[in-house]
Amino acid sequence: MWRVMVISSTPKRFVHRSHLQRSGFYGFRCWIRAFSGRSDDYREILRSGLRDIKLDDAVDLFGEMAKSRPRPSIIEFSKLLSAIAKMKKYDVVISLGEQMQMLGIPHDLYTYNIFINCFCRRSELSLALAILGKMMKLGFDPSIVTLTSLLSGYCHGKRISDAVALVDQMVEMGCKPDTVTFNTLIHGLFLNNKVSEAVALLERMVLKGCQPSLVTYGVLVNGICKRGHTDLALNLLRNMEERKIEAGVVIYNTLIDSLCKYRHVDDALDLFSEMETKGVRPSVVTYSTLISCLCNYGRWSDASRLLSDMIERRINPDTFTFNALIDAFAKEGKLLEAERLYEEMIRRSINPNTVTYSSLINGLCMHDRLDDAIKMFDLMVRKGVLPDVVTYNILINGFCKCKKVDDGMELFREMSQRGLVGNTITYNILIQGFLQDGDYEKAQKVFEVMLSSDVPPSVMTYKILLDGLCDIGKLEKALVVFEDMQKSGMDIDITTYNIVIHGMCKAGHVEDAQDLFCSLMRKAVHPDVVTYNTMISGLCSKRLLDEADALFREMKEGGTLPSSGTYNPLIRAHLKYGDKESSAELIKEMRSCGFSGDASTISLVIDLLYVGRLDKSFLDMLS
DNA sequence: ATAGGGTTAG
Repeated sequence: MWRVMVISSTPKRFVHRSHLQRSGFYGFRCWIRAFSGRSDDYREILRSGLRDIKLDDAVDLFGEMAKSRPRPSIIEFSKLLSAIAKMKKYDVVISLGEQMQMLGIPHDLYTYNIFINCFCRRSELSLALAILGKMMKLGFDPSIVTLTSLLSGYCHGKRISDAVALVDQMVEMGCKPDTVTFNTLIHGLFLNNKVSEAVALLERMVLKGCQPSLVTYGVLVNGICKRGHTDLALNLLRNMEERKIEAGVVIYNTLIDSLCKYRHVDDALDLFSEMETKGVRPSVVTYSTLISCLCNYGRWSDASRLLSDMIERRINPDTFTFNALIDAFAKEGKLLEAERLYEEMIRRSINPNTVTYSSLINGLCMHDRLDDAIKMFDLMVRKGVLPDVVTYNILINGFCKCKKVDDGMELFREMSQRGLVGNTITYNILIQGFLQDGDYEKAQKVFEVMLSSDVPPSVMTYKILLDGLCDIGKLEKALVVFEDMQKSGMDIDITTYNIVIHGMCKAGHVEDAQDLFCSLMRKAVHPDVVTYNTMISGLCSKRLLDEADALFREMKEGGTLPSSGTYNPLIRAHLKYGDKESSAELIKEMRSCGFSGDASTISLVIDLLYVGRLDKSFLDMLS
């Protein structure tokens, strides 16, 4: 069965036969070495560990072992096979297994497990199951390792229900799943976004008397948080408390990070104090996460309080902590402080890394200091810190923002010469740069290079193309891109529709915009405040005041809160084409919502005041 | 099992 199976499987495996044949040559080399008096005993190599062994040497070693008499034990063979499996050379392992079979070396539970694992990794589940059948016939009971291998096979083959069933079966058979089993299955569930199934699985296992390890809880909490279900993860924390399992610092860190990411900063701070009361000591990660979050929300004094707190408790700030601070300060335009922090880092012998410099360069670019950004880039190179794609993207974007797109392109070439490959964002930046420069041909060219280099365009790429084309008045071309996008089956979100609707209105095709707007309902895409604002100002530009008013009412009835950008165009239209009374009412409503007249509304009112069509009370009402 | 930098409509 073994032979039939191996021969009937993919021809790719024969590639590795030649590998085995070559081992004859290497074997010869060993002979020569033996004559020259050097001892190359396979036992010595096995004992000294196979961690860093090269594939060729491992195959060579196998040849030695096969020839050696008395024959090495099966344990020694399985050590070698598992080392090759760790290199992910599953074909070679399977090939060697076949060799052993032909040489009459019988397999044992361990080697069978290795083969099952290899077949599973190669998504050849049926072959894995065939081996399972064979080994059971020979009287080897599958161990937990065997079952966990199969489990990962099911998970990678997207056969999630089979995977869950297998674990249940294991429990029925009296085989307690261990941490690896749990983690494998939970990982598989997450790969398929089955968040609640993952939680349910753990609960069921607990009921059946299994005790998941802290790492398993950690894997679960992390996966749930990464998918945005922080509330579910918090429930899990409470469940752990009920079961008197103390969540470790890692679990708290994960939850705190998730709360921060989803803007629940104060909940994150509450959880931080809660972990203290529970006796879990925060780590540098806890502090770095919170400090970064607080800085990003502009809560500088809270952040600095935490920083002194951690230093006082001798939890030393590390590169992450400093990078979080430097990044936030640089973005805020506090570049002096950012550079002072950089110096402080060096004073404390914490090495600035690529991220540190990238943040500094980004801050300088954001605040129109391109020359200083270039200097910083040169400094990092001089210090031996290698720029990566992100660093280049930041600087290329800096060039584009300063209308030096050709220089940005030059930098892109330089980065390619240094062996770095541009990614989607790199191309997005360049395409946007050329479009904003009004150079449609070059933008088109970059887009073509992107496609031919197999860099996948993202929704963002299309949005940039759409926006850029609409902006330079090439609505027709934009609509072609829009069609391509629809055909490609991408998720087209409301922001994309907003760009197209805006483009149509700008080109004076307000009716087309209205049609597209109406089609949103059929596609179950909800217009947002920007959609309404764009449509309302489009209608206003065509003097369609009644329709604009109707849409304004529809918007409020549908629960979309108007913004300053809703009121101002509407007020201007009423001032120009409508009556004073409704203008005054709109202004009152806007003021009661906390908005005020923008620059163009105020300048319009001043103009109308000047020609005597309005009185001064309007100007007072506006702000 | 946890934390950091880049493109983003009116």
